[in-house]
Amino acid sequence: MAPRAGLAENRKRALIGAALLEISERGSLEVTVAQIARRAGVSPALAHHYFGGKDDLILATMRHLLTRFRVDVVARLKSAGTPRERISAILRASFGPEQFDDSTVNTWLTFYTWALSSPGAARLLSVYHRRLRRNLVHAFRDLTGRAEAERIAGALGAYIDGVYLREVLRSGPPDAGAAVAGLEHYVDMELTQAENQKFSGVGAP
Amino acid sequence: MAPRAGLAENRKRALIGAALLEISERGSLEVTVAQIARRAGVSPALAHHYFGGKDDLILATMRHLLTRFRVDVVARLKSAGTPRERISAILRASFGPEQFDDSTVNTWLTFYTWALSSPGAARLLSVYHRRLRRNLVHAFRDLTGRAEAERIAGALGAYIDGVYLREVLRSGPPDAGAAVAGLEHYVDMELTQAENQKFSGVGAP
DNA sequence: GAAAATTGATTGATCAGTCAATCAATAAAT
DNA sequence: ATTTATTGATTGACTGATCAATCAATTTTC
Repeated sequence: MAPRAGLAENRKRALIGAALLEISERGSLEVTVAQIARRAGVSPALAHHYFGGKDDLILATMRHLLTRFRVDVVARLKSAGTPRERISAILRASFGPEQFDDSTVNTWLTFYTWALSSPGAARLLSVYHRRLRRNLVHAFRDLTGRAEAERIAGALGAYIDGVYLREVLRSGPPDAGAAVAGLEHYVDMELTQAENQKFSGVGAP
Repeated sequence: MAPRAGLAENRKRALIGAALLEISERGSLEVTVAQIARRAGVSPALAHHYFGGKDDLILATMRHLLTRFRVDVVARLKSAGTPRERISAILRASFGPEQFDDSTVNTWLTFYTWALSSPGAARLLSVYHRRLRRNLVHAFRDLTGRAEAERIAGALGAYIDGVYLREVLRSGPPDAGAAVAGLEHYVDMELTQAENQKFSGVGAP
């Protein structure tokens, strides 16, 4: 390569970071490429040069959030010993300080809406859904059996997303503790019930 | 008034209906006044004449959805005898055919996102939240006591919203039965637990 | 004929995307 | 160690299109 190595990556990172800030501040994707570029300290034309178009820049921004979340989940799962701890790890990752702040939550919601009209965005969100579901099913399976694990994973995923959705309308800082407490309570109820059913002979062989 | 009475109301209704269709089809608020007006069979200028501006037209559309939902809930609550039936009535209203179709769900999500940047939209959504919460707390109170009712109403509200949110990414027609079944299951678990706690002496006097 | 309804034409502003032209860093050649 | 060639980085200026909003003029209704 001829010019400085790594410059391009730095610029891309700066543009993605700027996009993240602009989107969360405006609360919508109605941000101009010029605003994002100005914030990143470059010209609007450069954003097109690196990303091809506005949509591609925003998709890259979405991918960035998704990656950050995945890394967070994986790290927390590593230090989880039991299946029950794995469940808690996933919940704590979902509402950890990196994911559950106003800015990030707003941006997620914006992406959800965008998925209504952007196949690319829809695809990325379904990646998130599948990953979350897979992690949850895996953790629940040993505790409840396969079928129940599937059912609970679906319900818990929806519940998590719902808590996120409601956060956008709350005023004041997010209360991650309360959010996790509610979800843990739900998990405990499901597990208690699964345990009871086992003793009444409805469990797996 | 001089010209035909009720004409204005008809026009407004037609414009709101057209806005509803356009928004759900595009999956965003990036619809032009011209598109909405054409669908309603009038000129774009008339939309401004009646509503003042695009935002006001969309707010009116939102209010329309909100009213439709309220009417549905009230009707179903009337034929509910017990508190437990009241809970089911609210759930069945939330996922009844009028509320839980692709078009309506998409539109709700669009409004949620709009609330990030429109105080008017945020206000309307918080009206919905308060009403739902009030109805749920009222139904649960006799079964679980005040404090638990508040907690459960919050959790159930989030869970409901989450199911809506996930519906927008599903393909195929909405499965209201499955949605309600999951929520009823959650309610039953909470009520079972409340019952058990009563017998272990942690209930109300 | 007065009041409301309705429209066509227009305006002013906003943006995404394009392009031709420089700039700067490195590699290659001597 | 210079010089030169190469290539990515970067920009400013421009364009074509889109749209909300306005308003003066016309039609409809009573």
